[in-house]
Amino acid sequence: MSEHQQTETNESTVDQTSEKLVELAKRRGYFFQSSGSYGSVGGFYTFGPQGAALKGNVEDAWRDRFALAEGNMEIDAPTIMPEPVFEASGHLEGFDDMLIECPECGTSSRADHLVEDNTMYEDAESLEIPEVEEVIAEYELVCPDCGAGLAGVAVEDFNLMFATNIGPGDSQPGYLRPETAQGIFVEFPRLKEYARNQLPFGVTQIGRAYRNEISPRRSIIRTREFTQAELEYFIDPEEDEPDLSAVEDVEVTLYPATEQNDEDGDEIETTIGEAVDNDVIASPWVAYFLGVAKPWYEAVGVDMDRFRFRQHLSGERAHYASDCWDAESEIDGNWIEMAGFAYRGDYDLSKHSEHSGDRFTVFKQYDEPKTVERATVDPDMSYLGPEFGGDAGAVVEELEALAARDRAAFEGETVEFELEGETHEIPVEKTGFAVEEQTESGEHIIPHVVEPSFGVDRLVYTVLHHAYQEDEVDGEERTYLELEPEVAPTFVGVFPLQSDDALETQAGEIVDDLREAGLSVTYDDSGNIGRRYRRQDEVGTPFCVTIDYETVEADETTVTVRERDTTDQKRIPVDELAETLSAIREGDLEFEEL
RNA sequence: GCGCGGAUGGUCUAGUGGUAGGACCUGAGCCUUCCAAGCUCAUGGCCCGGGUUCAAAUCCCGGUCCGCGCACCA
Repeated sequence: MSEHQQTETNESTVDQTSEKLVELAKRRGYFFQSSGSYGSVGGFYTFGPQGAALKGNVEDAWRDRFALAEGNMEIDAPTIMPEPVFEASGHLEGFDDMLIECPECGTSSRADHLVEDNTMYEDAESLEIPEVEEVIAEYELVCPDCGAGLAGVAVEDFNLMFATNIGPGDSQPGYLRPETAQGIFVEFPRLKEYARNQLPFGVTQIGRAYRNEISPRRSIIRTREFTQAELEYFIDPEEDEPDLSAVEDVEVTLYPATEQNDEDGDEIETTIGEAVDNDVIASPWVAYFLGVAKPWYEAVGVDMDRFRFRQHLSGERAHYASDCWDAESEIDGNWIEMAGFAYRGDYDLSKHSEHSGDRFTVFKQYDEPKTVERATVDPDMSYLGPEFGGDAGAVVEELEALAARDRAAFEGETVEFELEGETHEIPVEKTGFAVEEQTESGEHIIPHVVEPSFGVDRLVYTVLHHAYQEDEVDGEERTYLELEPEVAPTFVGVFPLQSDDALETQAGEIVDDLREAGLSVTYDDSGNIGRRYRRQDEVGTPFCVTIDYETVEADETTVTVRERDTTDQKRIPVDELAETLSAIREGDLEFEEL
């Protein structure tokens, strides 16, 4: 967390909210640390019954908006992939740093760089860690920051990927994916077929990713296993434009890099359309997805007063991203990253293309076929074969390359070319050299990628934190979660007013009806009615239905429906109950309208 | 990974070198005609491993985990 992400807030009150939320989450089944019976390990959390349902609802909402509503394809790739995938993606090298921390001042340095800069060793990265430690001791290397001696200080290997072996033995190393994105990129050659080779198209994936964090912190904000919802949107950089008209009026709070670098800088309130016109957001594609994301975040329950988009500073951006914005929410006075929107260019597909040898391109047809002159060769193999033996194939490749780059070489009686450092000369007539007119109907291009990448766990945490409320009802303190009906894990509680066979029987029938209507229902007949309301308030259940004597005795049977936030009650006929509640769940009806 | 602080039923907590008490929760029952009411009973705990000691939940060491700061976050 860097300094510009901090804001001044009253810590004593905000800390209480977080502590209370974590306590509530444990007690009410939202989330808790895993494997507690075995002492737990850091950074692993289990979502309990409520948490799993909430997370599932958030994922469904994401799927509706970013896959279905956008016409994108969803896939589900493995979490373990073989080593070459991560060689290509750059994760293997990027993760494998040797770090040494100064015991005096705490500064971390690249141990291999330290050795290379101060000794005769030129490729320290190839040394094993004990060797590097020996060299540091031998040369009495010191901390570059404060000058303290580093001899005897342990060198740490920082690879944030979890390694494993695929199959028996260690001949096939693999890694748990550190981001879901690679599972999409590696399958691009097939995915583009499913898109009928038409750009633009998008592929989404919701799944787990794994990073062996040095220091997991702050409950589910930073864990070692977490859920991402990612969209990789593939575009033709020269032709494809987003439909900004759909999002241009969306109001956003932006915190551009220029404002962050300015001492007096501040967040700016604007619209997506204006931000693009004024070049605040460089990529219209990134702007488009910011415009889609903002109302979506609001719909699942993020408090828009504690939400912003922050541009990455130039030093903060990954090497492949030309522009990157984060969606951030404020928790305890700190801004936490909930999503990143990056323009990744052709970095990923190019890398996989190079490393795999497969084609990570899309054929782009020209409007009009082009006619081009092209120099070609069609060598006489009955001559080259006897002449060059096993090298004949290489000769053909060399002649093809030569024809493409220097057709003048073929203008004489003979042509000269080099093969493995030796110059050869053969008659041009044996090469089948010709300049022909060819028709090209298109070209293979590497699409660019726009990547909205969401952290589901951090979003769930934010939704819970922003939903946490305390108030008073009839002089009694109350805690409740103001969760949106769309994502609330339990939608309705059903209670008989008191212990009574008639009430309980009727309540049971209503539970069945509501479940049949597809609602998440909980039944509770314990203790008095007030306690049951409070219990549901605390898990964030938006509505409670109570069956009383009017329900079982009156001619027209009705129940009371109580709304969580206001505790207001209305009487609803039993036979309209399922329909009414379903309409509220779908957002087609408000409780106030009843 | 380093530094500081911490770890007692499901949750929150009191406590002492002689194996623990409360509150809430939960369950059973009574009572109860709409917001954590009352009464009775019940379930359930000293993070793990070593050491010191007649005796360790308590003291010491190590580990695990949590919080905060530093570092890290491709």
